[in-house]
Amino acid sequence: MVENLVTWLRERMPLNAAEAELVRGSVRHRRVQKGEMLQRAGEIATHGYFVARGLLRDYSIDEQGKEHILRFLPENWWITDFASLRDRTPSSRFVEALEDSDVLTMDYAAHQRFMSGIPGYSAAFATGLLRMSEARDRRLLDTMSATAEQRYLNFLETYSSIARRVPQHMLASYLGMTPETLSRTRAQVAKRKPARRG
Amino acid sequence: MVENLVTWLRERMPLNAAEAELVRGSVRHRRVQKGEMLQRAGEIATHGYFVARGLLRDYSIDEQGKEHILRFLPENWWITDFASLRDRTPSSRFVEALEDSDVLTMDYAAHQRFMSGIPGYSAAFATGLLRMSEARDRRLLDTMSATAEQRYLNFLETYSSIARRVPQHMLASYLGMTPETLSRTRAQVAKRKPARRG
DNA sequence: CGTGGAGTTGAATACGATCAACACCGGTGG
DNA sequence: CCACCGGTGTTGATCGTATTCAACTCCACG
Repeated sequence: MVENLVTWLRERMPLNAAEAELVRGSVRHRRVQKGEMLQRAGEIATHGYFVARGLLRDYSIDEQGKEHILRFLPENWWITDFASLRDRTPSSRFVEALEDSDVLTMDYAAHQRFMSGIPGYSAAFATGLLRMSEARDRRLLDTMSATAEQRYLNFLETYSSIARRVPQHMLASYLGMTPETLSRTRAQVAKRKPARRG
Repeated sequence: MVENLVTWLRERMPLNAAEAELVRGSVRHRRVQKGEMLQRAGEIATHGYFVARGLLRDYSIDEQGKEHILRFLPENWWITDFASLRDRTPSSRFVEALEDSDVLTMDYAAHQRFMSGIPGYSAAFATGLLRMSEARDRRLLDTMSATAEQRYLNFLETYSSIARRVPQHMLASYLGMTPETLSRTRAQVAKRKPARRG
């Protein structure tokens, strides 16, 4: 499993043997099963996670007790609450496995070792953050300007594989609508575009 | 004006004389007046901008021709479309001065010189991106879970100084509601909380 | 003056939320 | 084998928040 991460890193920066060894020595493999929590709001985050296999979700609960899913995390994605890790403040997010998954866990010290010990890591890290930031902007615009149906169709276009792996009510939560609205939206779309099976 | 930037950088990373000189030699001062555009959607971004004085807005226009303001940029904020700068792809955003402003312009090569030539720059850059990313998440949650009135009150609490500097219909655009709705919301709030003048 | 942008207010409308009932499925245990 | 259960998704009726369209006021600025 650790090799998944080494490979992922090598696609983004050169990594000599010693550096790869530093990576291998800095992460731990952890198997989690469906429904298991990796992080809870209110607790201080201890690790960042790289999803080697499986699927996680990152969500928060608002004052009215409603869940809002911020991201789904399939293979080869990171989920790290840097604010909590860095400042040792309680996290505001929950991280839960939606499928049996293999995650690689990494603490903040490891991140710092990579930042100083692996040339190219900090630049690649910055690039990753930029892309995430751009994705956030797109999602914000989408949320502000599109109707429920448009948001659903946009999601299908961009993340169709994820749409097939998550329960519908969680997709609704991600899309910022109720399960009922998503159900009705899907029915309408299906009525217009004759059903197509895969 | 350039000293504003040097000061800003020195609050985030050590900067020796030679490095400060590198900074001074890499940015250009540009005075823009209210209403002037620094960047247009469809054009390839040529520079990033640091606002030394004044106020800018960063917005995009959707398929229905509606403006959506993503951020307001007061003193000491950066606005850079890295995706456009890096990949030389057309930008999707407009940047306009809302007040007469002094901006420092910096091209991508300068950014790269700082990345490699100033130890601590890339780490500080990553930190800045992280904070931005966290702010985006908060805003997304806010947009998804709060009513128009709550979003307005949240904005006042967090950015009251900006609320006083921008026209109300632009604030509405930022908050994701129509100018009419914001007007009514304000009226309601004022009715409940007896008017307080500053 | 008078013109146009900004903001307010009103009435009608639309979209999605809410509340509720029900169908369906998979698993569990009698 | 069947009864029961919880979780998931569908469908209907009603409600509420914000949008839309429109008219009007108020200024700032020519």
